[in-house]
Amino acid sequence: MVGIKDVARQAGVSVGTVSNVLNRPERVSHEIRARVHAAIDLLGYVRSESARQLRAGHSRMLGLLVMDTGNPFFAVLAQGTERVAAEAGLGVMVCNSAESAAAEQGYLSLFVEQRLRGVLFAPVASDGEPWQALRRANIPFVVVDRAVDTRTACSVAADDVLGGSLAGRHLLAAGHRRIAYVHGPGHLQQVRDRREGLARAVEEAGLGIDTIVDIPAEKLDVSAGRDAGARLLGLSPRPTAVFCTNDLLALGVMQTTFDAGVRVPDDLAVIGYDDIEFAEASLIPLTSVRHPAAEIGRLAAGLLLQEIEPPDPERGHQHTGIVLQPELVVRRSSTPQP
Amino acid sequence: MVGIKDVARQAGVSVGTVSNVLNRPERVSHEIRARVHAAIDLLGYVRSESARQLRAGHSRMLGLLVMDTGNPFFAVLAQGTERVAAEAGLGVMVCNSAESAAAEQGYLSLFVEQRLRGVLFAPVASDGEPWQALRRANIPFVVVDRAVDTRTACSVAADDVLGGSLAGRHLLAAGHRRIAYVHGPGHLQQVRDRREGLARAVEEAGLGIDTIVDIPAEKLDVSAGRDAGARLLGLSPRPTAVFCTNDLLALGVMQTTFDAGVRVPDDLAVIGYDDIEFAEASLIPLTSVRHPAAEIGRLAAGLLLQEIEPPDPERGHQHTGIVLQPELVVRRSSTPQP
DNA sequence: CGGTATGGATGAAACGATTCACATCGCCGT
DNA sequence: ACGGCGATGTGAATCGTTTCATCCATACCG
Repeated sequence: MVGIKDVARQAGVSVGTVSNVLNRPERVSHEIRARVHAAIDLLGYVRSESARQLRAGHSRMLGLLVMDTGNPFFAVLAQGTERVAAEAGLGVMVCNSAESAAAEQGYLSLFVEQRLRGVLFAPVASDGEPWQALRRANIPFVVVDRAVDTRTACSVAADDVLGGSLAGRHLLAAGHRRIAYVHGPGHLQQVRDRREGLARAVEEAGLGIDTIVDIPAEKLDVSAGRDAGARLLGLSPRPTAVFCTNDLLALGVMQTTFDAGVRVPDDLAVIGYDDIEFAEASLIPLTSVRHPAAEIGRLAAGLLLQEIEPPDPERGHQHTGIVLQPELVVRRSSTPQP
Repeated sequence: MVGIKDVARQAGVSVGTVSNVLNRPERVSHEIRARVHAAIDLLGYVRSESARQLRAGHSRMLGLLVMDTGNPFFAVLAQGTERVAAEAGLGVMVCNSAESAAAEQGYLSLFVEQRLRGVLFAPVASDGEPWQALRRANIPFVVVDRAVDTRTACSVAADDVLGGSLAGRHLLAAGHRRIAYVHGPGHLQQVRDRREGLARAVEEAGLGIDTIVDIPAEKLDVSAGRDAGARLLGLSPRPTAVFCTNDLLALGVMQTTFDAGVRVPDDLAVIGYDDIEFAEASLIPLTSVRHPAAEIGRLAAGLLLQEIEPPDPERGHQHTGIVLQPELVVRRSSTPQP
């Protein structure tokens, strides 16, 4: 494999000069610059990132650790961070913890071994300090899709409790008095917060807590939603509305109930969460709480870049917690036609 | 940052021994092994991947370059390769060429700079040799989701022409005589092959080529599908069936037409391609040609691993081209209820 | 003409691991 | 007692960059 030394020999200059041509071209005379570039083209030389990293002490990559790469919500979030990172000349390595705390730790150690420049991650576990490995290694990180104490770290999240309330108020205002909450694993903060919001809305309305019927689902995907939908159909009295922890569940629920001849929204109003593209694309467009994925990704990447190199070096870095406001997007699945 | 030297000093051994503990523990006595591990824990030592890479000459990562990370088809494919790679102790770096040949080249050079161990990629451009950079750098690669000459490289693809034919025959057997083909950008091989299959089915049936009505779409996503659906509605006479290059387009088409009161499948039969999860999850489940994403991902990763280290070193490596058979998955969107 | 900036180029040290030729030691068989 | 052997440990060389102290002309100033 051809290295910088070969280029130097070919161009008849020293290795230091070649390095300068690559990194600080303005310091090198035109003529030599041309000679070096010619040599590079001739030999097909490509810089070795690993050697650069070794010298620099860290790589030129960010890590992004999400809970489900199959969920379009995270795909969009990833695209947001990728764009910002690319502008700063950084690459992004996206990994899938698949909602497993063990996998999460595995990837975090991988990130440390790789000496990533920074990490964005959506923690699975709700307790403990999953980011300890990063802390020890002095790798800047931003918590994504979950708010944490600003003494701990930067974070970018949306207000899930508010989101739950928006959904709840909407359903209650439409007269629903028996609302199912289809939810994923309870160890996820999001799952609990959204329920909490729903409960508050119920309380605001002066209704009893038994207005809410919990329907647990194994995972946060469509097939778990279908399953939950089947269980919902068996309930009696049947809820007249259902709020789901995310859109994938909602799409699954809607499909099962639709199949069974239940009319949506007339017999059953359905609300999802995240507002992924497929929510809008459903034949009965799904009412959803918009969770600004791309923006979370962009802002988080921005905070991370700031933490990596503070614009105002003397003041150092101050952790920031950004909380975005979710927004209810009302569509057909929750609003009977006149 | 603590390095192997610090560990060696702390444990009172040489650096070589620490390296042995890490890489060939069986060569080291129990006692020393324990001392070294104690030192590692005490100091919080973490191996530097970049240093290992520099020495080894290549990284322990594979690259996966796909055309749209937002398309669940590729998300599933990626999960397939990730599993196989993980078993071999390799990580995967997933990148998004976004159907742009320029971005594709950009990522390929990135891969070369990183000295990735191997690369899987779904080429955007249909002509030329997009993999030249990899060739020059001697990085093994497998072409994914597109068949190429086995003298050139390994590849894993599905037979898109056959897939198109399956869709076509299905529609023709149901009596459709005017079939729209909603397709993405024509520079993609898949787009052309699937149409070719449809055309063959039409020919087999002894019908004229004007049985097919082309409806171009800008991209291969839902919103382009909606747009195409609107144009389809304006056609007269209106096709009675529509075949789409992928499921995202089909979902978009189906939504627009459904909205306009066109009954699917009675007034308009719809077939997609890929059979992503959302095809099955649609309220009117979408008939689709199953494109085995996970399997493509797994097999391609397998071939790549073989190319990286041939099981039978004396025989060297022989490029292999795997072509999988697609399968028609008939659902409600193409079959009127009795 | 001596002194001194200045712009360009140099080459050695350092980054942190792996590897390999070599050293050491105890033990066995003759 | 000695050569040989296996098991264990050592430390220097190496990978390909970047960086920095240094050096060399050349031009400029007084």
